[in-house]
Amino acid sequence: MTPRQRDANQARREASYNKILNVAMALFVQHGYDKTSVRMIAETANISLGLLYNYFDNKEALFKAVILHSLSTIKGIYYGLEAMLSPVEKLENLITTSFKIVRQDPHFWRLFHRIRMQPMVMELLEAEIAEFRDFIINKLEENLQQIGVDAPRTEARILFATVDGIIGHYVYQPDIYPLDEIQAALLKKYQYHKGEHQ
Amino acid sequence: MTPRQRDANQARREASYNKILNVAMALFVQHGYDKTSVRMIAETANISLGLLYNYFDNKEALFKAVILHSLSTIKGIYYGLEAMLSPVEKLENLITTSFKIVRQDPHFWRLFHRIRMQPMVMELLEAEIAEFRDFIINKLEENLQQIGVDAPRTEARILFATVDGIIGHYVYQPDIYPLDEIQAALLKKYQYHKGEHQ
Amino acid sequence: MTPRQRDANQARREASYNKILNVAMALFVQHGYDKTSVRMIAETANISLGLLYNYFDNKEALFKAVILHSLSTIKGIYYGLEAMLSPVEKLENLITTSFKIVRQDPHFWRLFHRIRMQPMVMELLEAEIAEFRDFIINKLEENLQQIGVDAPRTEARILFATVDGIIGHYVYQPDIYPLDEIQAALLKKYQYHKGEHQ
Amino acid sequence: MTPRQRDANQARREASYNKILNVAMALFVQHGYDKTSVRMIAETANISLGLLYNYFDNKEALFKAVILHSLSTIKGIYYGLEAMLSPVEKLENLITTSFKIVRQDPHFWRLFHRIRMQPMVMELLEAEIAEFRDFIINKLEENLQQIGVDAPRTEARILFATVDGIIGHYVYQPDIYPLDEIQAALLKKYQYHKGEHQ
DNA sequence: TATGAATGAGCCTTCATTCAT
DNA sequence: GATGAATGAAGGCTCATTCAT
Repeated sequence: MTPRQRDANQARREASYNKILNVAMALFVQHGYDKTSVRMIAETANISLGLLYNYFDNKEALFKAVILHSLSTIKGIYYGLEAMLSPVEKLENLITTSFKIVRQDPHFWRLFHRIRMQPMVMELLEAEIAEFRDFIINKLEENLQQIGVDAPRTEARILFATVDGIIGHYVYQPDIYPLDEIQAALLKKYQYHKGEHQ
Repeated sequence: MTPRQRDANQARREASYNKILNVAMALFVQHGYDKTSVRMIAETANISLGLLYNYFDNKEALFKAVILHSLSTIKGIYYGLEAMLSPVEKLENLITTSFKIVRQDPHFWRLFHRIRMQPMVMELLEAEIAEFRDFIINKLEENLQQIGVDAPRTEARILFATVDGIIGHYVYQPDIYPLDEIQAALLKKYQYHKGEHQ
Repeated sequence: MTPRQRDANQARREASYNKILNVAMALFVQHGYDKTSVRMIAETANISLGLLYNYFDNKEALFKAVILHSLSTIKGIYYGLEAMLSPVEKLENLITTSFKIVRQDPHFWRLFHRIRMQPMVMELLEAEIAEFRDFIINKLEENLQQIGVDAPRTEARILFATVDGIIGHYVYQPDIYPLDEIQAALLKKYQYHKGEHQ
Repeated sequence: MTPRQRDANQARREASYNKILNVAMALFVQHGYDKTSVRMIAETANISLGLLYNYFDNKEALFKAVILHSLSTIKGIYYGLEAMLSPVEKLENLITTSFKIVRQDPHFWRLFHRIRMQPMVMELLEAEIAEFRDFIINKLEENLQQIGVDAPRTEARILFATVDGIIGHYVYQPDIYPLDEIQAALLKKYQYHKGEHQ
C-alpha cells in the first residue's frame, strides 16, 4: 500500500467516523439512547451494521464518543474565552457565550440536559462532566471575587444554577421561551458592578 | 360477598397498589425507565408479574401513575402554602419549601429531573407539568410584583430557573452539594425588600 | 335446606349455566376460540371468573358444551323430521330444513364451519360430529334409494357435500349469497322423480 | 462485496425463506394458527427466533405469505388449464383438476378449509380469496352456458359448492373418504351433455 | 475492509387457572 | 356458593452483538 493510498484510507475512515458520530447524535437526540437502535444508526449513516462495530466497540462506546465529541467542542469555546477584559466583561462573556452556544446547538443541549443524570451517563462520563462543571464554576468564582462579591464561590454556584436552569427551560420549549429577555435581565444584574471594578 | 370481605379486599388492593407504586418509583429512579423491566418491579415488590398488570394497564401507565402520584403530593404542598404573610415572606416560603421538599423526597426529584425531557414523558405528562410550572411561576410573579420588582414575570422566570437549577445540581450530587449555604444566600437576595413592603 | 329452596337454587344454577353457554357461543362466534378469553366470557355473562369454573372444568370443556348444546338442538330438529311423507318430500324436507336452520342460526353455523376442522375440535367432538354426519347421510341415502336412484350412498354423499358447500358459501357472505335462488334450483333437481315415486 | 458473495447470500436467503415457509405451513396445518408459536416454527426450521423476523415482519405476515404462496401455485394451475377442448371437456377438466390438486397437496387444502372463515383471514386475504373464487365460478358458468344449461350462474354456484363440499369432506377424513367413486359419479352427471355439444 | 445473515437473551404482555376469604 | 386477587407459564417481538464470507 502506497503512502498515498494509506492517506486516502485514513481520510475515508475519518469521514465515516464523523458521519456515524453525527448521525448517532441526531438520532440519540430525537429518540433517546434506548429507543435508538444500532441498526438504525448504521442504516441512516449508509453503513453496514458490521462496519459500525469496526469503529466503535459497542453502543455504549458510541454514545460516549458522541457526548465527548460535543463536550470537547463546547469546552474549546469556553477555554478560548480568555481575553483582556474586565472581570465584569468576562462574566458577561461567560453568560452570553453560554446562551449563544445553546442557541447554536440546541440539539446537543437538549440531549445533554436529558441524559446527564442517567445512571449510565453518570458512570461513563462523570469525570468529564465534573471537570467541565468545575471549570465553569471556578471561572465564575474567580471573576465574582475580582468584582468584590461576598462568598464568591456560593455566588458562582447560584449563577451557574441560574444559567443552567434557564438553559433547561429554554431547551424544553425553545419556541416559546423568551430567552432574549431573560438573558438581558440576567446581564443587567451584574452591570451595576461595572463602574466600581472596571 | 359480605361487606367485611369487600373492605378487606379493598384494603388489600390498596396495599398492593401502593407497594407497586413505591417499588416502581425507586427502581425508575435507580435505573431509569427503559432499564427498569416490569419483571424487576414485580419481583422487587414480591408480587407476581401478572398481578402487576391487574393494577396497571401497562408499563407506561405505571410510569405515569408514579409521576402523577408524586406530582400531586407536591402540588398539594404548594397549593396549601397560602397564609397571611407579607409578599417577601411568601417568596421566602416558596423558596424554602422547594428545597425542603427536595430534601425530603430526593428520590422523586432525581427521577423527575432526569426524565422530564424525554419524548415519552413530554407526550404523556406535558399538560400536568405545564400546569405545575405555570402555577409556580405565577405565584412567584405575583409576589415579586407586590414587592415592587420591575418586570416581575421575567424575574419570576429567572428565580424559578435558579431554584430549578440548584435542585438539579443538588440531586445530582446530594452528598456533596452545599444546599444549606446556597439556600441561605439565595434567600438573602430577597431580604432587602423586607423593610420596604412588609 | 327446604326442597323449595333446593328447587330455587337448581333453577338459578340452570339460568346461570345457560347464560354462560349463550354468551360463550356468541363470543366464540365473534372472535374465535383462541381470541375469546375466559375472563371476557365471565364478564359478559355478569358472573365472577371463579364462578364460571364452578360450572365448567376449563375453557375446553366450556367450548365443548357450547358446541354440543347447539348440535343437540339441531339434531333434535332433524330427528323430528319423520312424518308420513313420500321419499321425494322427505328429501325436500331435509334440504329445506338444512337451509332453514342455517338461516335461523347463522351464528352457530359460521362457528361450526370455521372450527370443525381444528385439531382440538376433531379430538374433542369427533364422535358427535361423525354421528350427526352419518345420520344425515343415512337419511339421504335411504330416501334416494326409495326414489330409485343408482348408487344411492354415493349420491347421498354428493348431495350432502352440495348442501354443506352451499351452507359454507352462504355463511361466508350471508348478505350477498343468493341462497333462495340456489335452494330453489337444487330442489328442482329432485322434482322430476316426483311423479314416478310418489 | 463481490458479485459472487452477493449471489451466495441471495441463495442462502432464499433457502432460509423457503425453509421457513414450508415448516410454517406444515405446523399451521397441524396445529392451527393460534396454537402454532413462532418459536415452534423457528425451532422446527432449525433457525433462530430472531432470524425468522429477519424474513417476516411478524407472525401474521408469515401466515399470509404461507397462504399466498400456496394460493398462487394453485391459481397457476387453474389459469393454465386453457386448451382447445369442448365445453364439456373443460368442465371435466376443472373438476378433475380440482380433485387432483387436493390429492397432491392435501396439507394446504386442509389448512385452507380450516382457516378461511377466521376473522383474521377474512381481513387479510379477502381480496385474494374472492378473486380466486370468482375466477372459478366464472369459468364454470361460461362452460355451463356453452353447454346450454339453464341459469348457468346458479348452476355454477351449485357445482362449485358441490366440489368444495366434497373437498371439505375429503380433507376431513382423507383415508376414509371414497373420493374416486364420488369424482366418477360427479363427472357422469355432466357426461350426458357430451353428445349434444361436442 | 466490508457485509448482513444469524444468534439468543430479554422485554412487555396475556391468559387459563387456583385459592384464600 | 361466590368472589376476584394472585400466579406463572408462554407468547410475540426487538435488538446488541458476532462471524462466516
